[in-house]
Amino acid sequence: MTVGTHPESALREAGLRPTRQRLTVLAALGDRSDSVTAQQLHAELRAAGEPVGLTTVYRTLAALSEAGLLDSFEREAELAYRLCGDAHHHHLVCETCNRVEEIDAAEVEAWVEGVARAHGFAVTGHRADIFGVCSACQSG
Amino acid sequence: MTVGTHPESALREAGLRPTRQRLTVLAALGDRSDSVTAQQLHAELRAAGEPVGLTTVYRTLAALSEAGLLDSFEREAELAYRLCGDAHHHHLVCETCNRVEEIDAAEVEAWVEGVARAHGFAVTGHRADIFGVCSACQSG
DNA sequence: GTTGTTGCAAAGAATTTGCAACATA
DNA sequence: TATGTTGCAAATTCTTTGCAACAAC
Repeated sequence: MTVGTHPESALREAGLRPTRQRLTVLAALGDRSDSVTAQQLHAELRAAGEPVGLTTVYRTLAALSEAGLLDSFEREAELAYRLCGDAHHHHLVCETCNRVEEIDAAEVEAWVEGVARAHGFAVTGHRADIFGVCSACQSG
Repeated sequence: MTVGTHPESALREAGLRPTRQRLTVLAALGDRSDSVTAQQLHAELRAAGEPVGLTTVYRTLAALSEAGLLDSFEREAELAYRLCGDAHHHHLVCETCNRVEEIDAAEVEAWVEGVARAHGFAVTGHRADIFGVCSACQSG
């Protein structure tokens, strides 16, 4: 089940009440394939006439991320978020349009395990992202 | 040639004057194997009786990073830096002591190229880091 | 009714900028 | 001397918190 199809249930399962603001944020995230920061999203919701407070956007993104409904990663020292599926994955990020493609990375998972074992590390997480310019932006 | 052995030359080659402050910053970075933020480093230099302004620490870290002498990555929405060698590499970061080990990652480079090509991306960069708890911190 | 949520205003923290004094070449 | 660098103070920006009104259960 993806977040997009049953946003209310997804919130409920996360122990979060499905308020207007949270549904608005989820809907906005579902409409886009790029990532956004709290500031960006708040400005856009404002512009679209959706009354949601900045504080609420911050708290909502943090809560949804905590619940595993969002992916978060960092862009110039700001946190950016986007909806994510269930499986663990990695990102291909266009630096021009901020669009994010999820990529499967079985190879990377294997690499992570091997390296960590070799160094005696107990793995708690990893990150593997590729940055570049997507084909559309190269043309434009 | 590593930065550690000839800090002055390294600065000069980067088009930066080897000032006392910059040498102090480089020396401090050379003394440690973990990563630091501008705020941290400034506090430590202060405590050590080295008079370097916070603004200068920010500007110096940014300049050195820009020049490729430092690696930068993000820790809880703050930029952290550390000296880096010449080759491209990846990190194994201990979340307890912040120590960073550089790891070779030929596999990852190959993976990056393959994925990017498949998606029509022009690669500008990538990042692959592993987080965990090092063996020393597991014992302690 | 009880408890979680919202949003304003204020506080806090990180970072950047203006600019005059200073150091390096 | 000419130009790059420093550092203070002030301004900016991002984020969090206190708290009273409000919505969901």
